[in-house]
Amino acid sequence: MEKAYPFDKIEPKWQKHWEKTKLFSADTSDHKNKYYCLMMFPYPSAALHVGHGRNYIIGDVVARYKIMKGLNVLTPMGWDAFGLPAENAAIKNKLHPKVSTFRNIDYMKKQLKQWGIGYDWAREVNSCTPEYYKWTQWIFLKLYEKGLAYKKKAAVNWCPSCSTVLANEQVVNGKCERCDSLVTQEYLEQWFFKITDYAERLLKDLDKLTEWPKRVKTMQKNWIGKSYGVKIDFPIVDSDDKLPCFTTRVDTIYGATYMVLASEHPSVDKLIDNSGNKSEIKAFVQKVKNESVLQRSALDTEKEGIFTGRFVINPVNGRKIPLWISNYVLMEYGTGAVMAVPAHDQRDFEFAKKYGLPIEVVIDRPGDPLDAKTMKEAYVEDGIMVNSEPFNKISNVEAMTSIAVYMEERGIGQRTVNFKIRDWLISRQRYWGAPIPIIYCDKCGIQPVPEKDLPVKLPEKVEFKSRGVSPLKEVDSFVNTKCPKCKGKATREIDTMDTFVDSSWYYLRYISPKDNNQPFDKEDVNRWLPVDQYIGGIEHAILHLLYSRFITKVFCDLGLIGFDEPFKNLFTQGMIIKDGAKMSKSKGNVVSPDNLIKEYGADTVRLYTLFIGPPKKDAEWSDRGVEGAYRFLGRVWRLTEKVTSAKKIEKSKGNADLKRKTHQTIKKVTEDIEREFHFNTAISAVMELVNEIYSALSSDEKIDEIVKEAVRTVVILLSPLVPHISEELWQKMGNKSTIFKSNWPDYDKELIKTAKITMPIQINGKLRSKLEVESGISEEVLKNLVLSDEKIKKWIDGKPVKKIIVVPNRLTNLII
RNA sequence: GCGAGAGUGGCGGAAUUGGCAGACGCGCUAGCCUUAGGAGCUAGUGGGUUUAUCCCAUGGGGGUUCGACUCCCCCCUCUCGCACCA
Repeated sequence: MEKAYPFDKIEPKWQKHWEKTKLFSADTSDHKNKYYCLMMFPYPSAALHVGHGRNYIIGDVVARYKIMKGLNVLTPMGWDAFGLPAENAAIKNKLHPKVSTFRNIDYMKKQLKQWGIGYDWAREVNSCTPEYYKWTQWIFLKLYEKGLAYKKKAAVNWCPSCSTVLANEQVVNGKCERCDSLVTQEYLEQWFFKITDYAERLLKDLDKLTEWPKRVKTMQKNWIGKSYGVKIDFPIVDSDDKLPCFTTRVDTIYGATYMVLASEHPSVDKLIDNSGNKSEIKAFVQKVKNESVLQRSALDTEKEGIFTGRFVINPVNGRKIPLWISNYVLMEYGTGAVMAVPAHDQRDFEFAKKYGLPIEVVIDRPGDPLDAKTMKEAYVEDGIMVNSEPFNKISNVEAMTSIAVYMEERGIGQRTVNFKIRDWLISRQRYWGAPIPIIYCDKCGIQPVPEKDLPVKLPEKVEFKSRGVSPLKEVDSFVNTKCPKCKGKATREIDTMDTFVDSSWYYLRYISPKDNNQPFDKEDVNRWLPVDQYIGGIEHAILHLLYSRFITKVFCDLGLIGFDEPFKNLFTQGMIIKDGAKMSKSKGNVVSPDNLIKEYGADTVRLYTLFIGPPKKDAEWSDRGVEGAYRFLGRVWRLTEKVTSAKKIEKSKGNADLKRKTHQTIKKVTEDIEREFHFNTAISAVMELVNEIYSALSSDEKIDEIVKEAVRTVVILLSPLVPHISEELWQKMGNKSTIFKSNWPDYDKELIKTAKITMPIQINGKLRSKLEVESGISEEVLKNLVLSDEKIKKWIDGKPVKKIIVVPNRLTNLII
């Protein structure tokens, strides 16, 4: 196919030019007009596909646009290079993760450059290098010093046949993805970061994030899950002990007909000690424990339970209620014990129905009383208190406070706040991660690695097997060390850190990526952060963004930085869908940019990616659509050639409409970019302008100066989106320096106004006529005009006009 | 199951604050040009019919309003996240 324009020549040329002239190099010591544009750094999987590309293209457009606006832009890139896939590949292909990771990085870097995405590569960071993970380990030590890193037992997915720990992803339908055996739970001592200490602040400070998408904030809020409720102590029958439980619905307490414990509840063993069917209960508890971590937290599994033989006393009415154990109560939330109110909680209702437990209504539906015998589902709405003496006949909302106060007065309950968020488990029984800098000494106990001994280097000679707790366990030279305190024999922690730890602080490292004495330069970081624009996928709405916020707050408290929120503006782009599914290698529906770039050029791929739809929404990729983008760039190329090769530029002879359109387009494109990056509509506006320029071209060799100006505007407006062709055309138009150092154009407010507008006239909300009227016409004049319009007269047909609604410069509606 | 989103022509999408539904592009149709082509240019293109500023139409059903793709309620379908994929 013949090329519409020589993209294969111009694209490498300009990419080299930008690199040579250091267009994207920021001087972080100069923070005047600073703009920190950050894209989520990728995991180096095999290669980038066009779905990944969307993220980086959007970021590149923003960076270029801001450069043109005269800002001092910092736009760095790096690699989130530790992680499971590389280790899996090592087991399968006997290829060291370091080798495959670096090979992938090389390839992806080449792809990014081919896409024409500009970065300050001098600041590149890579989380799997000792120069980087030294500081990840340093962060662990800081949190440990502060008491924010601690150890406790926690469940992992365990494959009994491989004797190995599995990630949730490796568990398929409760079975090991490798050997298909049933996955169980195993309890291991693991490291946690105490994010719960920051729950309140992480929640409250969401209000500060005014430039974050609401949906991300809502998701984080729900994840943190603050709830107000009452902690109630239920005395155990035939015992001096009490079972504390937490409820957000204390108004329903009179309807508690049984109580349920999580199977891992610490009191279970003691409670069932004298029980007649002790072995049966134990078997049940074991069965629940054996379900994988995944199954347990996915609550769509069938609710199951067993009676313990014990009873507790409902402290408000002294009623004796049975105590059950079930898989639907989680130890992690609240106290691991719930008072069950089947009439007013759907899960309790289903459980009660299944095991024949009593259902008692204590909140009645106003106007349509409930009957426990015939209820089909729990009544969870508000209503009037019944069967709850002395709180009957008041609203349940009111009762919530009254009952809580009543219980506090009698010392049987206490109002408390509860959070759903759990501490961050950072231990991974893996090789390809940053080693946790901890040493165990028989004499001195847990000892942090002294700062001067960092980094704790990951040994390179390791055997990768699908069996075993962790590959590091078998590397004697790694495991055996000296206690930093007593210098005696000691062993190293063999767990590595969750990769989310690596990615929770990388945006700070970009500021001083080569510094060997500190993780970052405090002064420069305080000048350059918070990040002005963070761009990434919606799939990171909760975990990565929450962890980064947490680490930032910890650093702020430690006095390491002077701000407590890392990202000022957040933009989450939608996914690229192909054949109805998210583009991914495993689904086999990836579209590689490499061939497309070869065939159409990077600018076409960029333009199509931006044109496909509003970037915050998911979009369906179509190979056909790429051709449309290519065709358009060809049109722009030929148009510019026509103008630059014109024999004569002449004074305008009445192209006022084109001039207005040009300025309207500047306004539209600028506003669309500023308004949540609506590049798709910005592009269509430029397309409209190009169409109008074509219509305005005269057939002779002369070019109107307004046409010339319009073409120049087209090239500038397109430049952040399709930088290579724009630079080339800009040069052809006689400009000496880069288009990105020219100013983004302004529009003339007076010029964009139109003298006449077409006013739609409706009758009873239906379009019946249109009138050409002066812009800013008075209502009186307009009404007269409307009423004397022939078509309108016909529709009114003598009927009385009840009302005329005039929306100035928009429309007129007659009610008859 | 819980939490968060989305649903508009044959397709991707537009409608920014409740005010002309379908901009722009793809595809399709017809024509022009031609060195006969996967190029370029021009025009048309939601559906219906009684072909006229007519009727219907934004997942389905109801509601609010002079007016609803937009706001409210119910339902359906799809997508994402759910703490060890990153």
